Amino acid sequence: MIFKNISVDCVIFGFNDNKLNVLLWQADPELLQEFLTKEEEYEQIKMIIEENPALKSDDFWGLIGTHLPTNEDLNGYAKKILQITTGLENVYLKQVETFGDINRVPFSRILTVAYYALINPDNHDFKLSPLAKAVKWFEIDKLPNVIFDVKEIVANALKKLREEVQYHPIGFHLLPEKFTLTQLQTLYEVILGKNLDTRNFRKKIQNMELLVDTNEKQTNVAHRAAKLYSFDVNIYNKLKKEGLNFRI
Amino acid sequence: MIFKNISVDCVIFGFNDNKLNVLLWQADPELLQEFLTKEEEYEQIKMIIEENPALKSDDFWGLIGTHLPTNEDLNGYAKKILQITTGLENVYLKQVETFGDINRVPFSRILTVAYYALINPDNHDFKLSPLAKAVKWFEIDKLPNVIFDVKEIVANALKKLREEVQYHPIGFHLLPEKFTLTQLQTLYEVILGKNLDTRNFRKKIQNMELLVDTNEKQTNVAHRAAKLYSFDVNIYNKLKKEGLNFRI
DNA sequence: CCAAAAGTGTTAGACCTACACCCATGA
DNA sequence: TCATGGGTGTAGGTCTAACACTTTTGG
Repeated sequence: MIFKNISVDCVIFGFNDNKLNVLLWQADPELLQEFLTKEEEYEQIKMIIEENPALKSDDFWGLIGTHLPTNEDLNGYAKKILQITTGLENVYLKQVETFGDINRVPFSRILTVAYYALINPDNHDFKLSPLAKAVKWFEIDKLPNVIFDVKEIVANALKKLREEVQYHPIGFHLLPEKFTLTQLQTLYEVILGKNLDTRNFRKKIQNMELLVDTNEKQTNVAHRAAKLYSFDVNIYNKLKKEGLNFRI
Repeated sequence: MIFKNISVDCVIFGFNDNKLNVLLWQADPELLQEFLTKEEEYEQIKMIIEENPALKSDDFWGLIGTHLPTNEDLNGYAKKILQITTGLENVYLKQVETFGDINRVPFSRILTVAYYALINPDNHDFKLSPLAKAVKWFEIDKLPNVIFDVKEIVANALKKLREEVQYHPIGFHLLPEKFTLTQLQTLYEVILGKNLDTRNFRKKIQNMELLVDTNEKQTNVAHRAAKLYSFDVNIYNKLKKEGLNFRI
């Protein structure tokens, strides 16, 4: 059984090509139906889909998510959605906010509990999602046509990410395991939407003692090869708990 | 009509007697019924009450809130609950998190969208609430017996308040319109759970230029009378938007 | 040898911490 | 005149902001 009036949606952030991106999909109603309703009625969702042509259109995109099953914990189900769609466990996931205006979804009343996730796109194969007609990355400031209030949800998730990143060392989840300082700096630049001074940035990061020199370097680059770093899990956990000042 | 599976609850914080307190109530099932169900079924709520003796007990307390009506915006309804119970509009109110574990409420599946509110108890008359058998302030670390997962909700709201207060000038909502620097310092001390250095605290606050000297003083105190301050709404709004560093 | 990005140090000012005494008031 | 809490300044250390040139690599 599912709750007709509650959905769980994930704003999945990824950092590709030096841009901050969001993963959106077009769910396939028939596959969705199969996934959701082995045991029960599908009428409400069908109605929503019938009433909102955008849901069937190839021009409109939505957040990855579904209605909440009655026998699933809320947070646990958000995690499950991510596992199914990205193929990965242990993704950084955080509840953003619950959206519940009366008219946010036409022709029906649905509350959406929104989450954001940070993933490193290198590690994921999005072809995996068994429920999607299409799945695609979009630059955060070049969203396509979206259904319902997805723009607002993404905007609020981004706002939350921006706040979070200033006080907790979560940006790293968006990077590959080994990364250069320039990548890290660019990541913070796109999240915060401003340019940072390279020398000051490096000093600040290195004072945190969060980074571990892997003794490796980039290869096949047409310029001086940058050192690759990973980060220290112990210090990461400490900073995550205590907070840090990353107002840069 | 109400949603049987969604409730909206407020963790109302107040600062009295130099303590941080939470307002809890014992709802009166019959009055609640009247308030909620002019038009509709009450069966589910009745069932919940029947199945959970704590709800009728005089020993157990709950968060102020009710089920969400189908014709109310989520955030708007939280505001309305506050208006009804505190008699005041324009209370500082913020969504905390949605709680949705399967077993958080025995014998039924209810998601709770939790909010926290900051009020200045001087301004409120809690006798007003038309739905309560009893309403009472409890010190944050001396909660009574509570129903369901109220302890966890309060703990998370407090955690959020603690974070928030470090980066936004929201503490002022807990104080009377005119307050002394010592009151302000004590407020931060109880929220953050640590002692602060008076001289450094005052310097920091005064550098923000948020405070306005009212040119008034305490009266009838058996010691040097403290100056009374209020705060500057323009600077408040600016700091609220831009954030501030209040890690003290 | 050229283009492209990596990498590095210093200085001036702001901010933070730690710390101890006198002041004003009512009882 | 006493008890109580209000109110203040300084020095040393740390953090921040601004700023330009040399190094390494592949093509």
